[in-house]
Amino acid sequence: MRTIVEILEQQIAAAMSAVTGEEHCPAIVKPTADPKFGDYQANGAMGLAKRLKINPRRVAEQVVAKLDLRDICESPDIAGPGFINLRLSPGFLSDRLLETRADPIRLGIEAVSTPQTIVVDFSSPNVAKQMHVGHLRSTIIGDCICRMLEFEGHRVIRQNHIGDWGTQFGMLIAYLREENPGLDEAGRVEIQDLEQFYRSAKTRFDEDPTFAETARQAVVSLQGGDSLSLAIWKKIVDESRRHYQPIYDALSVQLTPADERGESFYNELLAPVVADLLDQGLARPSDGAICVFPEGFVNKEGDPLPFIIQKSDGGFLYATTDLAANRYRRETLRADAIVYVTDARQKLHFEMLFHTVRAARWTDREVDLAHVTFGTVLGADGTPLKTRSGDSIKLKDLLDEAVVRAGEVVERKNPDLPAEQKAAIARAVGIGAVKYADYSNNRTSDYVFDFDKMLAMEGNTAPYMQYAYARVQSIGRKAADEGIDVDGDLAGLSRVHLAEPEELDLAKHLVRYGDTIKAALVDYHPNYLTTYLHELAQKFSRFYASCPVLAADIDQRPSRLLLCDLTARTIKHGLTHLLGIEVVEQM
RNA sequence: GCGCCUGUAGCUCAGUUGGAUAGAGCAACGGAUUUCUAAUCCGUAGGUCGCAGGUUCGAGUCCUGCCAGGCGUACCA
Repeated sequence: MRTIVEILEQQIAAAMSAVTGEEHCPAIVKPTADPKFGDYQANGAMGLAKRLKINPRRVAEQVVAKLDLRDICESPDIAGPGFINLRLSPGFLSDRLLETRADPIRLGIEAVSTPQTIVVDFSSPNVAKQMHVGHLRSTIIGDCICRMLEFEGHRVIRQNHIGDWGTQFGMLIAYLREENPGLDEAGRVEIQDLEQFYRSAKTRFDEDPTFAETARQAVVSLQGGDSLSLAIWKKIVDESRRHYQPIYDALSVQLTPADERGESFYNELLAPVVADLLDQGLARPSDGAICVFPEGFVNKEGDPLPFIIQKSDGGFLYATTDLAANRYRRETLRADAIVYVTDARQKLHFEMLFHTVRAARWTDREVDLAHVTFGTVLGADGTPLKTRSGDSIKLKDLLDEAVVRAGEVVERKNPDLPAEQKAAIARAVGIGAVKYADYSNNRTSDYVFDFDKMLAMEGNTAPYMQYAYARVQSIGRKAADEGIDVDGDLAGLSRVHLAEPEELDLAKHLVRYGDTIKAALVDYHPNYLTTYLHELAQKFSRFYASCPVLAADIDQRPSRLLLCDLTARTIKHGLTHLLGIEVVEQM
């Protein structure tokens, strides 16, 4: 099924064109601000009238006269300066709900007709250290973007641009060899605490000039391709992966080692990129470094701002790596679009990167480039979240604490459940709460991290959503206990009967799911999804409070069971499939 | 200095190419439980959308100026 907004948009736009003879007539259909105006409103007549300098109300009248929406709506109203108000007809609503029910996988939502290859660059931890709270947002927002795009039908290529190369590896290699003199024998090493390992190496580097020199030589030999150095480097990277892969798994983030294209991957491609940009005349030496000067960027003095691609000592920078990665993605991965999910502080870098790669013309076709930014996770004091001693908080510790806290709540609310089930609920609720809290904020703003708030049962939180889901599911269990044949009821349903306002309200919200996903995808805003899901859970709770399901009259019960079924499917799809947050059957 | 982001209820935040009387949650106050999970629901109260101009039928949204905070701005990522 095409979404309701798409159908209305297309029909009304066509009518607007027919009336005015204009080609481009956006109908601007959206849910109404207030239910008294109906279910959807089209605002396009006013803008069009303004463009043509004619009476907007008149345009709306002519458009409505031309429209035939009998299959979908009651007859449209015109209000105010030229709003077209639309109310879904009961028959249409009924059909939509039944069709949604008939497609349990996609909930009746069509995939795009022309799938694209979309590369999403996200997470990108520095492998020499444990993942910390600073990696949370890129990791989960990126994961959600991938899930939404895949659901839309696109071919998504995840790229985890891990920091697995660079000067710090000399230090780490030297330190590891010092700690494990027998390492040359290709034995397995275990780094119990990555953070401690990194710190110790750094301390040795800072305090011991001899060690520092060894470390510098290790960098040179590593970058020169020395096989022993490479072997040790690989051990460190493998060890690091052992630390961060479980975090991805705990977060239900769909990243695997196969998605890794770390900085090291591009090592051989850096020099050719610089040579190519020099050849094309896009880059030139400046103060000993090689720079591109993209148009329109100036520094403090008002001089052209350099995008430095090679240092005066010959070394490459992250600009170089990102250029090489961009080239690889367009030339080799054949990307139609590339999405970068990094914090907002890198905006300038990506603007310059995008200018440079567009000028470089490495591929004939246009590649759509997007930098999806996000704000900072703050502590209660309004500054970036840190431990009391000022260190960054390890993601593992943060998630562990969330699960422990969720476990305390479960224990308080439901002490009699089996221990294993309580633990599973605690994991789903704890991890879900952290993720949901992040998603429910506009990604562009900073937010204050607050366990109590995100784990609260009331409000726009994961527990509230999960509870709503568990309540729907309990109806199914209860039905089974009472010998009510839910599937039989639903199978016999040919017309959904919606009498109570709570039923109608819930039903009308259910049929908006596809449009919500589309809106969330426009600029990659997961909070559109959480807002929708929260409203859905609220509407369900109202329905639940005022409309008995199992005890309903036999002519009402199937329709109510259908509403329950679709609510559960939609919540589960949104939470689990698109946001990667687990639901639980009981809590 | 310049650029980017942010500024909306006591608090945390939404607000979808400019649309109707600016919404939600928390906190506060008042109510609802013989009924499918009360981890719920219903109601009340709470606003100069940072400030000042402008554009127009209409501005939280667009433009200009200003104020406050954050971030960035040549060889870290």
